[in-house]
Amino acid sequence: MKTDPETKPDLSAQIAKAIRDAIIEGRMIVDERLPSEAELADQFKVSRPTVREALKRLAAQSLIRTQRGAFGGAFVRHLSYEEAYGQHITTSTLLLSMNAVSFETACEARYALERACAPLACTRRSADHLATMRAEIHRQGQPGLSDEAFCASDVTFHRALVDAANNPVLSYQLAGAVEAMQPLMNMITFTARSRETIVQLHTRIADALEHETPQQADTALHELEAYTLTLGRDVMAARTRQNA
Amino acid sequence: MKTDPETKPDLSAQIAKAIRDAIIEGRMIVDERLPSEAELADQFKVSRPTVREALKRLAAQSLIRTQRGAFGGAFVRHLSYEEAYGQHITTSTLLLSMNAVSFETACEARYALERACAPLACTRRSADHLATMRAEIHRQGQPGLSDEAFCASDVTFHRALVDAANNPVLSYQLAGAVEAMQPLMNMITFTARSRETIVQLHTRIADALEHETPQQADTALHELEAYTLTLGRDVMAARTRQNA
DNA sequence: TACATTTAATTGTCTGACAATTTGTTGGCA
DNA sequence: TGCCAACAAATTGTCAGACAATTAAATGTA
Repeated sequence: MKTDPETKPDLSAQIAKAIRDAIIEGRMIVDERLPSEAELADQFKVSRPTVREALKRLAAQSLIRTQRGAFGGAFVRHLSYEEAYGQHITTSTLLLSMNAVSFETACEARYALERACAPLACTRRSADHLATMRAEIHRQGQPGLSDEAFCASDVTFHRALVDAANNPVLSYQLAGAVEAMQPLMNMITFTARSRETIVQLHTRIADALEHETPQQADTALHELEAYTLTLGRDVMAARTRQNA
Repeated sequence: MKTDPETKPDLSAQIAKAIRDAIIEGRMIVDERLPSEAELADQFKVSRPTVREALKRLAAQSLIRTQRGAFGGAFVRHLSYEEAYGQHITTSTLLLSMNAVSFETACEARYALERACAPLACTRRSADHLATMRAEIHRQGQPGLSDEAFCASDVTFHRALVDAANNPVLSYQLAGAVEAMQPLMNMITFTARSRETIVQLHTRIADALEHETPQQADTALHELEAYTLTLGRDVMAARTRQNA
């Protein structure tokens, strides 16, 4: 592990990169212990605080974990789906908010991806997934529900749809798209009328999965996309009027 | 910005979380300057090295950037698509390799997502995207190409397909799926015979996009998935034999 | 005014120290 | 012998203070 001698960025960044590359390229395996901070400082010819900054960078990316005490130290971490989800969602959310992605674009992406899951979900959905979807549909029909709670339930419903495809890679990729859109969706006010329409479409989707009719799921998702889009446009239009 | 007084994790982690939350919840906007390290140390009642470790954590997540000199400091960073891509791909690649995702699962996810793009790509593809795809198809037909180069060209081709949908959110989500699979794909040896089959399928996909026939693109992608799967299975079978 | 110089603010790095935590070891005791 | 407590060692976590490097603003000068 060596640092490039002529590069400009911070020493701690260089060292972090050197170690990161070692992990990513498989030169260090899961649960392998890194040299102690003092040893790394010697190896890289820097002080311990600099090494520590590098290690904290890696910890922030969930690439290592540290343990105090004798025979403690930094260990290569096993990246779990849960943590990867978390990072992915954080990044996606920021990306959407900072880059002012339009509601249309986000919506289009989300439903395109969900439609990709539908055929798989039709063949693989478990009773559990169906039950979750039915339960959320029921909740969405309750009159006293706040907009936020309705939205959260919506996310749960759609995650169940995605998870029903029973493909962890798909679930991971889509978690970002669905959950990252929640802040955008939260801006929508769901009237009793619009909730009714959405519940009907959700019911059609759940039915399609239960009866294994992918074509109907596809159609319902198309309609839901179109409907969500009109709701979103109304909000945006109202907002524009307000600002003008 | 305050730290939870009763939590156990490192001070630097707590401080990083406090600042991260402020950024994610929009309490700090892009390009806003954070207090200097000395001020943060005062605010949080910790030493400067501890603050620095926290800031390095945030820098590792591309949430802030730092600038030296007078009126320098840490600034909330504008997260670009390119950086988000990079992080997403790194995480996805690690996830695939560490969790021993099967070739089948990864393949299924990848092509399901690509099929989701196809209809959009048919209506929106630019001359540029088509040209890229044709160029890569031509390259893939060259006899002297190494397996790695063939693979890289394959990735470029498929990224062009995804980008043709002209939806940055879709491109971002799929970059992980397509590029993260490259290490898995690299294990495959592409014979002249299999390359010919792939080139034919790629041609059909490009044709479908050019003629705006989404159904044909869908079919070709299904066939490509099935074919890739058989290639992958052969490799796995050979590998198993070798180990036995 | 235009340009060079100084100055102040800020991050980057180092040194050395001590606290906190965990593990292995040793010694005493039954 | 076998068990338990105290101790030693290794390692990360935190702190204080210092100096170097860098950069923008302020200042002085032609």
